[in-house]
Amino acid sequence: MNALPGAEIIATKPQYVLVAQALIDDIRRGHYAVGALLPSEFALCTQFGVSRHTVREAMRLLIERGLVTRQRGIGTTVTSREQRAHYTQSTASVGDLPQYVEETRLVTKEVKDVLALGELSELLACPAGQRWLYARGFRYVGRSKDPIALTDIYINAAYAGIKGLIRAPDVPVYTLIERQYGERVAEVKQRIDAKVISADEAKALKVASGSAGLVITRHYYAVSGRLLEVAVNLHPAERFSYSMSLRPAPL
Amino acid sequence: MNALPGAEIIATKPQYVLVAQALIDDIRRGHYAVGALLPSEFALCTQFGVSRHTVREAMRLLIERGLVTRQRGIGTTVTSREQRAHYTQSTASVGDLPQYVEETRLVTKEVKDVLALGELSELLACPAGQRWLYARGFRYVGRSKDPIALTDIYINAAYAGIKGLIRAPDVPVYTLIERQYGERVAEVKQRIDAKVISADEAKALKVASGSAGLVITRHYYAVSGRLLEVAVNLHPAERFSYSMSLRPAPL
DNA sequence: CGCTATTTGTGCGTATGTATC
DNA sequence: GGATACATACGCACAAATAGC
Repeated sequence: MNALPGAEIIATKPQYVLVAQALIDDIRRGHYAVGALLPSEFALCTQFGVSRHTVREAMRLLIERGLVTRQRGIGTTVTSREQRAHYTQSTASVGDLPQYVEETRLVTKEVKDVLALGELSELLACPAGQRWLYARGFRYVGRSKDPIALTDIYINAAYAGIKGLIRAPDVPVYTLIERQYGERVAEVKQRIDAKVISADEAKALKVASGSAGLVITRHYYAVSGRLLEVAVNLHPAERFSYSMSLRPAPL
Repeated sequence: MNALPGAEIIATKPQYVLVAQALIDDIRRGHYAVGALLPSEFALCTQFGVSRHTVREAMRLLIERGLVTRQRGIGTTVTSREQRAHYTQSTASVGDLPQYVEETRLVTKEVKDVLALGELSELLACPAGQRWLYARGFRYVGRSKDPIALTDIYINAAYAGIKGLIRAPDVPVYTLIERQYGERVAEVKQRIDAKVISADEAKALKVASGSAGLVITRHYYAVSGRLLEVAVNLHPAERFSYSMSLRPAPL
């Protein structure tokens, strides 16, 4: 603000930012592979010559960027090398998905087993021919008769035991998996696209054919990195918008 | 996991979560008004009988939810009572907007003054008739000839001095304001919608008329809570998708 | 203008709790 | 049970930004 014109601002970064940068760099260079564990906090303390507190601050930055997940008793797992897909992305932390789900009702119309072939195997990031549990339904909010979303859910066959519970879930589907199998969701990768709603979908959603829709695709991962569930939600533009609050991040 | 069937899990929440809940509750009830300062960390320590460390952990949760912004030397300002707009929202923190902007180029086609009337005054959350600086342009990535976005930018008249710099900005527009006026961006509220691209827009963006587009609207706020800038980006669905990484949050 | 008080940011040390192996 | 690793929580000190005198 009061800097002299032309004066160079010497932005000495905090130590925890420097540590984070070094680790991010190592991950990007493949020094720590995706799925591998980072050194423990204690090890990083001695490696960088900083306190544990500083290492933990650095870890926060990696977590916020969706590069790692942590679990007590286990360690810090690298989950992404660098998520710079497509042209943009903004890593976000948090996301109280439960709140969203709690305020809406999922009504399942169909549940069956499917084989992942072609595009589907791509969506599910699995070899073609693998079996998944599939459910289609609508999501309603309050007592409204018009759904706010047409939902397709794919569940890893390893957790197909929740099949009977999907019909009328009063909790998010991923919590069914958590309860039944004790496999906790550590990370959710979400992608938002726009598309023109097809005739079939328009009819089901009770909107005009040719109108716009927001497609939100969520991949749910366990701490192990295993893909538990994929949900594809098609929201009519008139009934849905997605808002969030961002803040500037260090680093 | 090893819990006995039917055993009740006594989920004792950490103290910092309890403190955060109490504060969130106070904010929601209007005990702390939007724009007002929360008590200082030290005051909260004595109030809740916890250490400063615990208070700061609680503050992190409020920040993540976009409820407050903090500034050293000043304090903690309430920026939102509870942003439960529409049907869904997922408060997100972070968002390295700079990265996005750095990888793209904004080419401005038009810069002029406008009066906020009707819908525009609503978008800008200001009284009708107020003056704003307006710019329209295209955003390109790399050397591609097809733009990835049609951008409308509105700048608070108080910062209209950057008018000459908008033509060919090599940095995000909001950093122009930061540099020129020393007014830092503390929070960005972002909303994502889908819409069918109009004929005019389609022509400008070089896409088929009637195709889908993603509309990303960003409101930039200063620490004072003042609205600095509003940007509306229309992205063709074929050239753009928005992805992020979420993680489960406490509380 | 400099000085001081206030407030948040950074960083250290230590201890204990809890989950995993 | 014991070892390891992250989570929570206390304490302290100093730096940096701000506001007011």
